[in-house]
Amino acid sequence: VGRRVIAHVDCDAFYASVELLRRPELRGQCVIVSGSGPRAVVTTASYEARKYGVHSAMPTARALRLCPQAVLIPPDGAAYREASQAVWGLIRAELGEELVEQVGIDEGYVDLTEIEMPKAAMRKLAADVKAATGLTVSVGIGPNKLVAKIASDLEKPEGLVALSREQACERFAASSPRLIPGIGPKTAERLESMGISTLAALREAGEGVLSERFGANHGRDLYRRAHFEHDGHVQPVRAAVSQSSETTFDVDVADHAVLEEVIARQANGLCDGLRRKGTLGRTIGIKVRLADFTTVTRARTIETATNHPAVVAGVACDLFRAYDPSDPVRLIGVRVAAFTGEEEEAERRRASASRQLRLAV
DNA sequence: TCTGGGGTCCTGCGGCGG
DNA sequence: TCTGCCGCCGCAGGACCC
Repeated sequence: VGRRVIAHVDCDAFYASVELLRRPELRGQCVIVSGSGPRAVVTTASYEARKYGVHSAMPTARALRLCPQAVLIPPDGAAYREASQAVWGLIRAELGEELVEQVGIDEGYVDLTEIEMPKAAMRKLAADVKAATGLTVSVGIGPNKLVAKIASDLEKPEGLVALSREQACERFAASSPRLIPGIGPKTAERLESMGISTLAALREAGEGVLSERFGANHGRDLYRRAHFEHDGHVQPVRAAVSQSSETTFDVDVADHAVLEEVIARQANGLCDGLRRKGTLGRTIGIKVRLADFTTVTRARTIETATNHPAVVAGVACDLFRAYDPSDPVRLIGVRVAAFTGEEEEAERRRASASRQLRLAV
């Protein structure tokens, strides 16, 4: 396990930036990409809007109170996927697809270990992406994914920051543990209750104490992350694990017949996607969120993988009837997982059939 | 003022088969 | 034949990320 050089590439305010390409007259204004319903939240805010305290995941109603002059743009997933392909296609072409791992629509990692003058290479890459697509990226370079990711965030937009592990330790000693990806609100709160509110304190806590409180795996992970150690490698191809479709209603819905119609519609859309990819799933699940925000999931694994809308909708409605919530429903969703390809599934069925035969004999 | 939609991964538990 | 152990799978929930 030699020394590695990893870059994290992150598109700046991605959805908002894609919208500005189509509507350059909005440049310099507060732009918020978001649905417009009463329960919508902000997907992306332009840097101008962020100055007013608007950020992703904030309820749109609140964002508009903070920044009433903002222009609201409804999300256009197809446009963002297309822009993402342009950016990441170029990055793969320039650096070699075996060195690039895309995670999510607008970011990814590059293994620069074997590349000479990594910083210069990434400076060129950022310029090429901007020239070809009009979109800007920020880049972080470090000895592992964790440091690279934090570095890419430091000088957004259009940043390019290289950091060693030691520099990261020193620079962020007084920072909140929340700086570290993977330490979210719950973990931060637990740490706070232990008197740990900085990364230096997290390091000083020691692995033993953390493992006691968080379990061996999570504890060790927290301790290592506090030292900016991370051994995850760049994985060029990552197969999808599940696909889902969910809807939050503007007003909670109590009528189960209506909910089953929505389930059927979601199953249709999901199966369209699965068929385009030639994928089948064996596990079908539902998600139900009630008015008080309690969220329940139910799942069933069926004998034969499927991408038939009637089968998916049938199982999903079955699960819903078994759950039979008496309270109004805020969100309903359908999920398909445990994927196999079409030919794999045929093989699985042959194996299963011969097992049955042996048992029968 | 409430809290989207798309995901991933982990944990704990219970059933089951060898 | 019974029992215990172990590993795997499926399920539910939770935390987290963009």
